[in-house]
Amino acid sequence: MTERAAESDEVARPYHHGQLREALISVSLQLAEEGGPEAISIREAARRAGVAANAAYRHFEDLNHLRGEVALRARAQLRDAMQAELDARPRRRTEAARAKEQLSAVGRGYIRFALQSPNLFRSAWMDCSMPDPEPSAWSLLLEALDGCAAAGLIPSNEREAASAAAWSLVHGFAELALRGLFGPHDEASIDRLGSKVLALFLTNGTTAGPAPRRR
Amino acid sequence: MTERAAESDEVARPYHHGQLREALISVSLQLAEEGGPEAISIREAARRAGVAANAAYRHFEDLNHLRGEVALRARAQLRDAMQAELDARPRRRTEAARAKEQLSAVGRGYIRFALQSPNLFRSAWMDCSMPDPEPSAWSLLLEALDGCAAAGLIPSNEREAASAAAWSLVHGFAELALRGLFGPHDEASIDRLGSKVLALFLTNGTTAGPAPRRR
DNA sequence: GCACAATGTGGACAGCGTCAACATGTGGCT
DNA sequence: AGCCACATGTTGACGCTGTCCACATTGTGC
Repeated sequence: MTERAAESDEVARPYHHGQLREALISVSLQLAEEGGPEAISIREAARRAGVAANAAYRHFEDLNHLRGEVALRARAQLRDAMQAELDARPRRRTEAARAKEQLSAVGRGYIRFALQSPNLFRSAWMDCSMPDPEPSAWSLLLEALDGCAAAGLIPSNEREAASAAAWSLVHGFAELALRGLFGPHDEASIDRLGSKVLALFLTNGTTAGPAPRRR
Repeated sequence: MTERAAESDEVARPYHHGQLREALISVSLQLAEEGGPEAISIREAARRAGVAANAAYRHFEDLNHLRGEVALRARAQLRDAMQAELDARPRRRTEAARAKEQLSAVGRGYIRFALQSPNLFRSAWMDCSMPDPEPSAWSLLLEALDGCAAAGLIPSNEREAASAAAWSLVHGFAELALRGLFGPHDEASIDRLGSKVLALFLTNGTTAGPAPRRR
């Protein structure tokens, strides 16, 4: 069969596929998007990539390693969503207002991504053993916190705790909202609640700053 | 085989087991404890209960319903851990200090349970479709927040956001710590970080209160 | 005592992850 | 060019899983 059936209307799949690893990851990402993290399966991924199931084992040690790779992609999408929110944020005059807006935008991006792509969001935390390429979702958040610290919104001796708190707050809110534990809210009202929670954190974090201007 | 081997040294299992549903749940809880939520399996549970796999289907519609029941038990244990922390908390003089201590104890209980029984904690959130019997973990937290509101630590118009924030903070911290995302910390230092985060939240919530004494 | 409902058993099927053996295309060496 | 080693893909098998079906057994209401 060295002679390829060039006149077939099907796109002739090359001898060795060539991009199988990449194809398996992206197809698995789709699976995760459609059915959540548990929907990822070596056999189904291989099927969709048009290849025998065991071919996958030439590229991934086992299912968990494939999952890890998918988690990485999902986190990258999360990071992009956060970055988009950063890019779209209104510009503020004072350094403090700017820092707050930055932190708020990061949080908004995180929460909105979780609510708009719940399956991907859940998949993002399947396996955290692989380091994200920079800038990671966390680095965006830490950067925003750096801004707040520089603006004097966070006492420097509480930096570590403040980072952990901001991160926890945003992640926890996303998780709980996703599970519907905040009660039967529609999407818009959850978004509003999220903004309020973020505002609460930011207002409280501003004991050192000037009285916050309620816009 | 209607004649039972009564003289066998094995304890003769009765004809119909009698408590199979209960046995399956508690055995599945053990499975979850040992290997996390995914370790729960109808066949293994039935095996450990000394019964054929399909017997389980007389008591649970499918695997997910069994899982839901296990999640309920896990949440009950979480609640007990929180209650224990509440019972052990030091008594304060002023209403405000009491309210803060109560909220802090609830948060501590939550976080410590998550860190000490990670598999159970993860199992607790497998399926939130069944309502918990009162007092639930949440009701403990909401009660504590009521106390804070009554003590004037939370502006009443921010009650909903404050609840969501407290809940998110505690849950998020537990999740992230569990995944080791706060870096390579030993258990004690994570516990310290958790306390700091809680303190930060409480201090910020206490703009009306006296300066917090660092112990 | 007898029919019926509740409960437990056994066998089967498809799907899964994974292993071992084999086939095929690719690149490097002489 | 020819050849050989290696990387990659295929086939078949094994044991595990959830779940369906038909059947056996036990407890209960008349």
